[in-house]
Amino acid sequence: MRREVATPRELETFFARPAATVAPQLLGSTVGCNGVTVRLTEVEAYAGVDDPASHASRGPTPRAAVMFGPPGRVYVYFVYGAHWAVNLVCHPDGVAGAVLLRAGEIIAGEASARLRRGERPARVQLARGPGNLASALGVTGAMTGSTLWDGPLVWAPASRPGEHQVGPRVGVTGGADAPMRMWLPGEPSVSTYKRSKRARPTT
DNA sequence: GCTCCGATTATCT
DNA sequence: GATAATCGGAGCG
Repeated sequence: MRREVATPRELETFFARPAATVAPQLLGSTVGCNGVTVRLTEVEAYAGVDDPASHASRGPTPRAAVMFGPPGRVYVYFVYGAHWAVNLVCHPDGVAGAVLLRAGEIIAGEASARLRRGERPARVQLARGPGNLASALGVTGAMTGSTLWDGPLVWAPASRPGEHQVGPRVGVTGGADAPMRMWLPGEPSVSTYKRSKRARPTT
């Protein structure tokens, strides 16, 4: 009988690799929190100090410190005065990097998700976009630094690898050209946003 | 259908 | 004081 749940050590090893390597392997994996489970359909890799779009690019400020710590932790931040965004910390301890969870499909706990997202959104919209995904899962900044095995956020690997597509990043004002955004083709829960008009190439 | 714009606050300079 | 890894609604064609 194959073991179903990876050990903490296995999980930490899994995340102790470059964000760009881990990111595509997160597609199809699941994240659970507050009674809601989501299957990830879109993610985006953020490297460390050399990535102008990463919060780590300005060094280990208080906010970004978690990204410099051990892998397999959660990094949650607040943007645009309105939304939370969830990241999973990658790279070995001491090297910054993370993967932003951009979108997912609700596979369990839709009722719980609607307590926070409301009855209005269509099912595929409940966790479409980073802010909505965090809202559906009830993630808040207080969860920053917690591990993916002790919760409150719990992660489980994909049952099998899937095809994925790669494209430019969304919504960033620097390094937007980097093909660091990855998603599962044909998934209606993938965010449809165009690149920000304020975006500019890396140079 | 597509494009534009305001909301609202933690974080950094 | 300025900025931001967003969202949803308004306006236009």
